[in-house]
Amino acid sequence: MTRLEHSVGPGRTSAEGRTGNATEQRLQTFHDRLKQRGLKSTGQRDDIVRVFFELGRHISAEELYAEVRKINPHVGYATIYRTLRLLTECDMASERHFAEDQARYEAAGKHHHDHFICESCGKIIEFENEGLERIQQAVARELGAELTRHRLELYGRCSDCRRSPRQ
Amino acid sequence: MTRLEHSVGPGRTSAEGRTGNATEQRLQTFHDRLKQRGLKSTGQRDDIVRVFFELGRHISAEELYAEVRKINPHVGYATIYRTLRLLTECDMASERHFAEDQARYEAAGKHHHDHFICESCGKIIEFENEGLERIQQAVARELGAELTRHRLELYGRCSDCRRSPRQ
DNA sequence: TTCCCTGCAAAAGTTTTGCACTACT
DNA sequence: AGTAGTGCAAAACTTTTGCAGGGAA
Repeated sequence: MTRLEHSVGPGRTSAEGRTGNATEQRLQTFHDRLKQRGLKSTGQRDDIVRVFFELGRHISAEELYAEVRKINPHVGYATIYRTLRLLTECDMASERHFAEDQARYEAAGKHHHDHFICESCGKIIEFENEGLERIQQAVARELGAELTRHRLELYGRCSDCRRSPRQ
Repeated sequence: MTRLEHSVGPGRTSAEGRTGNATEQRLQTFHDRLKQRGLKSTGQRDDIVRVFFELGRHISAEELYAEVRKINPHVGYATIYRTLRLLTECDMASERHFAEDQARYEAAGKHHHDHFICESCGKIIEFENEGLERIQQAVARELGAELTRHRLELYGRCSDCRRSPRQ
């Protein structure tokens, strides 16, 4: 019933080495969408986008900046923010505000999912549950409202943290 | 099945006139909890807390500051934030981050509820649905996780806005 | 050649903090 | 009297913007 999709620590770093095929494909999509809008592809944008998609999910601008600087120390903070906004406008990323003050960005995937956030280790688990979606639609119907999107976050202790005694 | 609780515009202002009994009762509770912690009651805190509970829900620090200044122009921004934090620590308010960057605070109520936010007029509707709660517990169980809290926000067009053609 | 893009630094917006003074208890 | 609270201003932090120079198309 509930489909588990990923299980990734928020600070996970895996950008060393080659960029995967999936990343190059998404980069191509990004180039296409830029061209559609009469915008340009640049080295900085490519670097940022590659790192963003390679790194995994739920990254903050600060983390992305630090990672991008490792491979291109010339890139400025403003370009990080501008590129993240561009990715969001191209529907290739989405901005999330979890509990903290700063925003996190996540690569836009195929299908919708929600998040479980472990309050102990910070791990973020994505899941999908049809029953939840159905009931939300029912709630909207009862309110006479039209639903365009939603946000659901579950907080608690993940199975790993429940097993280990401390931290 | 779904219980509707309130329907309040986010910028609603109803602080003129007397403070209600419910407010005075909550103020008393606040005093008690302060005393428990060895903290003091002050005129500024009382003013802020009264306005907060009278005003209704989902207020930002900025709005609260403006409202409090109307009845006590001496109060500073810092005291607003410090008192909101105090209310939160006393479990009498909770901090929410909706779509925007700034936080909104809401009076802590008896029972749990979630929010529908109209993207057209900004209205916030609170609702409660048992089925949703049940499925969330089921999801957590499947993950082997322990659920401590959750956040669910539905976004869309409310019934009023669907009826009226523009805005 | 034309604009878009970039980096830097400064600005903007929200929230926190240091400090001298005030006022609860 | 003693200690926590307050206002102010400055700091901290995240995100945005202005501008002069650089680069993609």
